[in-house]
Amino acid sequence: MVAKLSREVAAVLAAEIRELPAGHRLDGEHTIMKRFGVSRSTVRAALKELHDQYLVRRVQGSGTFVNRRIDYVISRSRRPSLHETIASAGAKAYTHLVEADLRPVPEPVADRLGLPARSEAQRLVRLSYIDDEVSGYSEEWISLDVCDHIEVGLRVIESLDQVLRGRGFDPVRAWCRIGLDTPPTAIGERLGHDGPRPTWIVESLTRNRADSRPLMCSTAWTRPDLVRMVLELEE
Amino acid sequence: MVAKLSREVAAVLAAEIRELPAGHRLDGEHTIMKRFGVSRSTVRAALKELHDQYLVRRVQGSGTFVNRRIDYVISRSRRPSLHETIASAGAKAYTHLVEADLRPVPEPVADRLGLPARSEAQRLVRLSYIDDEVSGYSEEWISLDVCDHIEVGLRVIESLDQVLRGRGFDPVRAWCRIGLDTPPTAIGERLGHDGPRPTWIVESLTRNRADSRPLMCSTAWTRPDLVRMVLELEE
DNA sequence: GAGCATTTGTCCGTATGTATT
DNA sequence: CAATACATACGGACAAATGCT
Repeated sequence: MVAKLSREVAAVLAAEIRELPAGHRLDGEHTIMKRFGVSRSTVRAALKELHDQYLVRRVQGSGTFVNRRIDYVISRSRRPSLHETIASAGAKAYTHLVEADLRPVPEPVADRLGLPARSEAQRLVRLSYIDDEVSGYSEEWISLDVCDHIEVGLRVIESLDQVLRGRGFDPVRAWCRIGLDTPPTAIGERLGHDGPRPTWIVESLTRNRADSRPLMCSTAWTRPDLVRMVLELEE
Repeated sequence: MVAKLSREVAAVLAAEIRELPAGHRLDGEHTIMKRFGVSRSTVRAALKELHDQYLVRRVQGSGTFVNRRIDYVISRSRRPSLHETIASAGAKAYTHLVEADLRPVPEPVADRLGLPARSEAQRLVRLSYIDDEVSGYSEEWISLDVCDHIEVGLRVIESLDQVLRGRGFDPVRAWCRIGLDTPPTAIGERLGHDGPRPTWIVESLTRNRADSRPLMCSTAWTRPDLVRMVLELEE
């Protein structure tokens, strides 16, 4: 064997994909088989490779489609929320409120929000969508001092950032930690993963610009095949 | 089909792996086949899954081994270089100087280092190793004002941070950008990837603490299966 | 160095399941 | 319901790397 067949097929397809618009449907496995004169398993190995590189999205019963990630830069100075970033990239962005309740804050959250241990705060669980595809799962904690029944505004406005702004705050990112980990299976399933896969995790604390008051503490899991995250530590 | 066979096998093996020490050799594919009563392709699918989760490392002709990633936290306040982080995690860390020369700086580097366009600077290309495994590829630019023939010290000390320190500087991370991308094929090959795979890329600028003088500008590619990066944006 | 057994890597063909259209 | 397309699983063959004799 001179070269790996499946890689050769993958390389040719990858080059073609670069010239195609996002969402374009590729040929079926059977067509690619005949085109390159290889077996179906080889074609599938090639497509798996492209999938691992986030170049294609595959849907059973439907086909294989060109995938494009959305760039999302996190830094202290950049204001836009992920929601706004998606929208300005020309994709459909919305969130779905899964849970909203009052409950005792876990210890690390209490520390960050500056709340006494075992006190209660508002907790929101939301799913983010990009073009009707689940892209993220987030849990957000907001102290009662800041505002209550924040979920009411959320059902209309979608972006927490905007809701807070509407209530007279100027939220800025005070602390943030980003990594790539495998989420708990419960969350992985919500994200549409058919198995544990490396996923972006962003923990962050938002403060009010004027008085440095803690506004919100959140943990967000985001699919790396849909979002290309960049974290910038500025001078 | 009630459940995905390969996932079931993967789940059982993953649980066992958590109890095993790093580097431990797993059973061969044939043994696992017999144990679960499944075909080899199913076993291989399961092991591929574990590999995608960075849980195992597979070596042709040798076996499948338990893999552990090294945690590396990047933030402004944390001083340790990756080299020191690896060493303090109990692994063998060293670098290999691949190239060292003087050449005109590319424009973005000149901007960051505060050098006039088309001026010359020292350029180092190094490969990092963790336990004799290639873990990273980096290109570093150091202006001639700071010091010359830095490669001489490097052959002995390994860590650029330490070399600069030995010359009276106190290097601090001034600017940094981290992302996950597929490296150019030339670099991917150096990293031992058999194909394009998502890889950490860290661009950074180091300054001297006392006078804020730019010391070094670097671009580093790091294998995510060996290093679990976390970037922290501090308050 | 040569030879051999072991182990993983690649590829093929086939059959069947499952989701979409 | 039928056709299409991707998903999973089986078994077999050979290639390539490793480790040991």
